[in-house]
Amino acid sequence: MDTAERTELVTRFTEEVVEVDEIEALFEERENPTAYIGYAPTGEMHIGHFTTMRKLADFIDAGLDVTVLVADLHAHLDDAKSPFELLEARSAYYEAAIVGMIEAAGADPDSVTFVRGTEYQLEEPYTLDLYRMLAETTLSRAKRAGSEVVRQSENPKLGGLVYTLMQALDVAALDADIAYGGIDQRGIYMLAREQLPDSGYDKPACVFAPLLSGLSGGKMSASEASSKVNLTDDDDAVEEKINGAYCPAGEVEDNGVLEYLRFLVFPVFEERGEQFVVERPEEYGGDLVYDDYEAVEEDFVSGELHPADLKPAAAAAISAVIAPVREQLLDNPELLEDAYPEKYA
RNA sequence: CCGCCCUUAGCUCAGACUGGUAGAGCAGUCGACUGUAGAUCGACUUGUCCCCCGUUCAAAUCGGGGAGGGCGGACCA
Repeated sequence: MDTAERTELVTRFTEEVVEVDEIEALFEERENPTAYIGYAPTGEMHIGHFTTMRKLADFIDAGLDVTVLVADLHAHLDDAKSPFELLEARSAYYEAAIVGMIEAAGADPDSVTFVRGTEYQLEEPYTLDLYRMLAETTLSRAKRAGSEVVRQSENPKLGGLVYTLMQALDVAALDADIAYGGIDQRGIYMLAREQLPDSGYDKPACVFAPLLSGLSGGKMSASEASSKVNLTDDDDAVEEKINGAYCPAGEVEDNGVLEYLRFLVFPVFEERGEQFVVERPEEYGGDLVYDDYEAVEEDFVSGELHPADLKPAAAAAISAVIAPVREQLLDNPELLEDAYPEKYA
C-alpha cells in the first residue's frame, strides 16, 4: 500500500483532519506510525462509540500502531461521572465492549494495545509534566479547550480543567503521532498541538470523527435513551428506536438514520461483504439492494426510497452490526452488573 | 472558625411572608393527521415537597435539630 492509499484509509469518513500533509509525512517517514484514542469509562457505551471505533479498522489496515486508552482517572475527574470505587469495573466493561466492537468491525483486537490511565498517569515523569503544564496554562484557556468534552455545570470542579490538560499530555505520554477522537475533542487536541512542543514533545496530527445526530433530531444525547441505540439493545429495541427516529422524507440533514447507515452500517457491511437490502412491498416498487451509501442517499433524496421502507431495513442492518457485541456482553453479564450495579445488579 | 442563601415532578422552577394533604413550562406517554418520524392539534401521567423532632384539628409552609450544595467573611505566625 502506498502513502496515498494509507492516507486515504486513515482520513476517509472523517469530519476533519489536521493536517493531511502531516499524516502523509508520517507514512513517508515510517512504516508504523502510532495513533491513540481515549475513552473515559463513564456511562454505557452506545452506537456513537461504535461508529468512532469502527475507524480503528481503517487505522490498522493502514499500518498504524493503535493504542486505546481506557482513561479511568478521567472518568472520575469529569464531575465524578464514575464513582471512584467503580473505575475498575467500568474500565473492564469498556475494554470488553471495545474489543467486541473492533471485532465486529472486522478488525483484530489483538493488534490494538490497551492501556489504563492509572498505569502511567501516576508515575513521576507524567506527574511532573502535568504540574508544569498546570503552572503554564490559564484558566480560560483550559476551560475553552475542554468545553465540548467536560461536563459543564453551574459549579464546575477543578477536575474538569485537570482532565483537559491530562488528555493533552496523554498524546505525548502514549507516544502517539496521531490523536484520534470525535470532533468534540478538537479543543483539547488543539491545545495539545499548541503546548506539547513547549514541553519538548512532538506536535500530534489529529483525526476527528463526525458526531452522529440523535435519533430524536438534533444532537445525540447520552442521557436521552430514545436518541441513541445501545450496544445491548435487542432487535426489538433497535427497531422501536429507529422507527421512532426523526427522518423527514428526502432530507439528509440531522437524519440520524442515514448517518448510521453511512458511518457504521456500510463500512462494516463492506468489511463483512454484506449488502444492504430494503424489503419493500410490491405496491411501492418491491425490494431494493444497495452496495454503497451514496446510492441510498440518492434514492432517499429523490423520493424513490421512502422513510417507512428505509427504517425497518436500517433497523435490521444496525441490529446485525451490533449483534456480535451484544452477544458478547450478554454472555458476560457480570461486566455490566459490576460496572452499573444500580441498574443491573 | 463565623455568617448568609439554596434543597418541591425526569429537568428548570413557582407556591412559603398571611398553615387547609401541591402547580407551571419543558420532557414523557397515548390518540388524530401524515405510507416513518417530526411539526401541529387533542388527551393523559408524574411527587419521601432533603431528613428527624416539635407546635397545631391540620405543616411544603411555623419552631428546633441534622444532612447535602452554594456564597461570603475571618484567620494569615
